[in-house]
Amino acid sequence: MAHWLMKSEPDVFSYDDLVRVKREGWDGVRNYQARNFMRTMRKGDLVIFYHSNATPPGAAGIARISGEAEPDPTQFDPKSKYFDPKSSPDDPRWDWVTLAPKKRLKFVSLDTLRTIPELANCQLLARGNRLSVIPLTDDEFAAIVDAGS
DNA sequence: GCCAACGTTGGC
DNA sequence: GCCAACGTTGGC
Repeated sequence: MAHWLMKSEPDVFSYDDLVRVKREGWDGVRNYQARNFMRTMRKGDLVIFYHSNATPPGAAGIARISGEAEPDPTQFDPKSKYFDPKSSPDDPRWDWVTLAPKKRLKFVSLDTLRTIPELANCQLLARGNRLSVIPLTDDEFAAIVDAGS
């Protein structure tokens, strides 16, 4: 089983929102590297749900992949902010995965994440990191869960 | 294929 | 609101 970290802006969609709706298609990913990671996700993979652009930013909970990659419908919707005129249903460019809540964490702020030795090489903490879907090693995942338990 | 311009992300 | 970092676009 693989582990991941996925970012969401809590003003738009928070971990509490995921708990409330129970399942959510992860729409709006428009970055090829992030898309390619999502395509390798398998049902049951666990995900650190990270709040970005927040005060403070940090890890809010654990989610589970409940649906594997399939075309993100928002790319075909001209009214969506994620509409991509260059994509077509015959040859979809963007995928989403479906997430379900697994377990809330005691919030682990970015400041705290930076102090965790296991995360020293984690892409999340790399300078200039902007990737919204990040693979985690088993150790990295476990260290974040420990910090939030 | 290069690279400048531009848009977006995300911490602060 | 600012700004550094980075991805994408488009002219050449």
